[in-house]
Amino acid sequence: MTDLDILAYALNTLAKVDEDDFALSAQYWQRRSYKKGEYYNEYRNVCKYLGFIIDGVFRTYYVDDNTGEEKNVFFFSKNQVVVSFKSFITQTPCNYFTQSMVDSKILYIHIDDLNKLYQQSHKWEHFGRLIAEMAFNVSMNRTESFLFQTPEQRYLQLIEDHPDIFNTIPLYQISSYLGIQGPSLSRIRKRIIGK
Amino acid sequence: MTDLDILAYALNTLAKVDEDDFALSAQYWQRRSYKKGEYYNEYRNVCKYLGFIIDGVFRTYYVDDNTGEEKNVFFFSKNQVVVSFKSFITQTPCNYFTQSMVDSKILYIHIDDLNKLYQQSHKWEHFGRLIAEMAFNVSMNRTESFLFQTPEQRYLQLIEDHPDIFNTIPLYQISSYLGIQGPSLSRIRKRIIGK
DNA sequence: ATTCGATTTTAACTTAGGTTAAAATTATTG
DNA sequence: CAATAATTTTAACCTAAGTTAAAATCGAAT
Repeated sequence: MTDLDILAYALNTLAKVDEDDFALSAQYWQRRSYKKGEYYNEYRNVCKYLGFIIDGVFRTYYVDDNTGEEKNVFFFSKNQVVVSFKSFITQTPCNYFTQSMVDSKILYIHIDDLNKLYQQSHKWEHFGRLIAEMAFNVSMNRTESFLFQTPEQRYLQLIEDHPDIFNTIPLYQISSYLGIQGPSLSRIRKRIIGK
Repeated sequence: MTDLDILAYALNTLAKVDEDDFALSAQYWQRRSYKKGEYYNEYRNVCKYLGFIIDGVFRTYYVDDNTGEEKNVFFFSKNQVVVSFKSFITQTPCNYFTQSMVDSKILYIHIDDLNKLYQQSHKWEHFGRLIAEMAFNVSMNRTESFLFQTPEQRYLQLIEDHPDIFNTIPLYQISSYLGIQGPSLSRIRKRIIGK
């Protein structure tokens, strides 16, 4: 399967984008590779692209004004969209950095081209809605995890949801994602072993 | 101004729904009043309506399986949409209760009618996308507040964003929304006075 | 295999929220 | 206005995360 086939399949699953619909978009998709550490989008830049991860992992993080500490907001991995949702959706400057955590490969489309597709076809407008809905679900799951779960529960949940990530990225990135400090994650891990 | 005028104005501001667009929808909007404590949507029900609050306040809350404790996820107030986003968007059973916290009055539209509008008009499909985007922003702000702010900072932020709510609803509802216990909010309030 | 750097854990101490129950305050209503 | 209910604060004690720095471990590269 080519990269475009993988994408076409994913879009069909996600938004019932069929062959003809996808054909409309084929000219717009571009390919790019990221070395570990390279940025998909940076602070204060408007996110103009919607990416689809062929391979790799990205993180979106916020830099605390006071402490300079980095806090991971989202992880994105293989066969998922990578985008700075709010910035992309509203075309306003981004508060975050989105960075490749390993060597990665994506297909991406420019917002202007996506808007052309929205104009051209109801199906693509529908896709646009689904992107926003997906963004919502991702954020909502995160909100719920903070509101309903302890850090320990969030950690166990993350293992369940993304066992893959743990082989790839360092634990201090995980603790940042969980909203706790490194030593706290160590203590949690120690506690869990005893269970 | 009639209720419908208020709604038309809000939709125009939100999604550039003009007079003709709105006229398409006019037949579908219905009116309803809620006594304090009545439910907009209950746990396990699919949320089939999108509401617009003419007057009043609603809360969406989750009941903890283990403790039976209620945790407030969202507040909705005057001139805002009230809806159980995820359930409405995906038409799946809701994990939450959405309840009127004071006597309230809304206009609402059925999902089937909204879908008719999506079919009929690009502008309404656009509106559908904006609803999802708005849902995302609401949730994202909430995620960020948990990830970047202490309970004290969240409390101060809520005062700034919704000074109105504090006259209307009890503090224990606020503490639930902030993700802390009653006594903690009391301590925070005491701490703040000394500043 | 050894060294250097990165990552993870540990330790010791501090801070703040959780828990439970009682007291104080505020609202409501007969 | 008194009584009752609802809400908020306080107290006392517990638990877990924050903080800082040092130690231990792991990995990559020479």
